[in-house]
Amino acid sequence: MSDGYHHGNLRQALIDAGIKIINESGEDGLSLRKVAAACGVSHAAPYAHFKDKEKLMEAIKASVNEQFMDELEQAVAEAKNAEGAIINMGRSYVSFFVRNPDYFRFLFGNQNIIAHPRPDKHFKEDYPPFTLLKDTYQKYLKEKKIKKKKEEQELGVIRLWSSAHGLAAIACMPGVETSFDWEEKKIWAVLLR
Amino acid sequence: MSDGYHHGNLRQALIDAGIKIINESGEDGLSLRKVAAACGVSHAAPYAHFKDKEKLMEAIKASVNEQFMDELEQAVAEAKNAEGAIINMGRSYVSFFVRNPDYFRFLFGNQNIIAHPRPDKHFKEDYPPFTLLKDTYQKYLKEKKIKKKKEEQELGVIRLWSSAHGLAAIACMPGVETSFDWEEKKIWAVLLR
DNA sequence: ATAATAACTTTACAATGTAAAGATTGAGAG
DNA sequence: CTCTCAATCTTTACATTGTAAAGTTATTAT
Repeated sequence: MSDGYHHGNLRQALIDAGIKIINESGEDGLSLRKVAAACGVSHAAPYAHFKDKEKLMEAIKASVNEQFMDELEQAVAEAKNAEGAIINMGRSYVSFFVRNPDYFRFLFGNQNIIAHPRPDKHFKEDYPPFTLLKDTYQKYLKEKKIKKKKEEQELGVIRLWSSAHGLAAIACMPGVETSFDWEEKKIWAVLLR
Repeated sequence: MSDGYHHGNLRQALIDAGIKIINESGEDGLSLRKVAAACGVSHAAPYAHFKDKEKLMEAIKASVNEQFMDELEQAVAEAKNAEGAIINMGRSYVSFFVRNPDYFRFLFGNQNIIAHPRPDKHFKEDYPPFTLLKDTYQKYLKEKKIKKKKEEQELGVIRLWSSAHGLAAIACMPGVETSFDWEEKKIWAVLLR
């Protein structure tokens, strides 16, 4: 199975090895050849499964994004109501990347800012975590019986999202230390009006 | 002067060439050798001025950061009062990176998230744009005669900053299109309570 | 069983960062 | 003015990387 010419499931093994390398030495430590070596195959073997390095990266990013999405969904599930869900999401957003700062740089760092390629689609329609926030926000508005124009709603979601994203970006910068707790509930509550 | 062995001012020429390349083909198109070639010198010449590629990158980032800081300062200068200054800063923050999306990825993309190395210092004390916002926010509080505890003040600044940063991050993602105007005044006004 | 195809290896090459050693120039000391 | 020297730049060399091409092996279909 895993000896000789046919690896068994090289595709997944490459993705897993890639994630491991990123955890250990960041995206810089990740090369096609190292990933291949970590799987015990020759440096050209990945080309049977991925067109080029970029495609492998995308697969790895998709995998990390799934893990990210899982945590957000859990954060929503653990909340009693929609308001709590939003606050939990924000805290999870920051927490996830504070725990895995390399992931933040990997997902949002370079050219392929979002893992899933969607050059011709709207960001807001296509990125699952954003959709989750959008839906949760709608529930929150209904829950609190708040009426908003469509534009105002969109603005509200973007404000929440960008705050979470911006906080995460700052919180997982190397060398950042503040007396402030990035998961503090207050910071999220304010954003809900 | 610029012919033969002594270039004249290679150090600055390398930085300028680096910025130009980033504008044309992003950070990926930037290699030490290309920068050197653009200056008409051999590929090893930069090592007389920069210890390694990373040091050159830092110099380029510092230069871009100065340009960024200039725009922010101008935004503040053009405002009538502190409240307007904060809103102008936010709009400028997003606007600058929407106009130069490659700069965003370059400055905040990879490992050296902030150009100036400051591994052992607090982010909030060290990054000039942040300091500018902090000071302007203090003026705003005085202007409006709002009393806040130290912690609350810090929270307010971080909220403003992370919103601007997060909005910029989203706005300059490739493929992002929303009906929303990223510089809309409303989005900033809300963050001021 | 044989042919076709997918998965992998080997070999090769161009681009890159960097080290080491040599060449050239300008500036200051005598 | 000449000599020396240090700064600047070139040349050469090498390891790492992404990728292409051709060959090898194992699986699958007929």
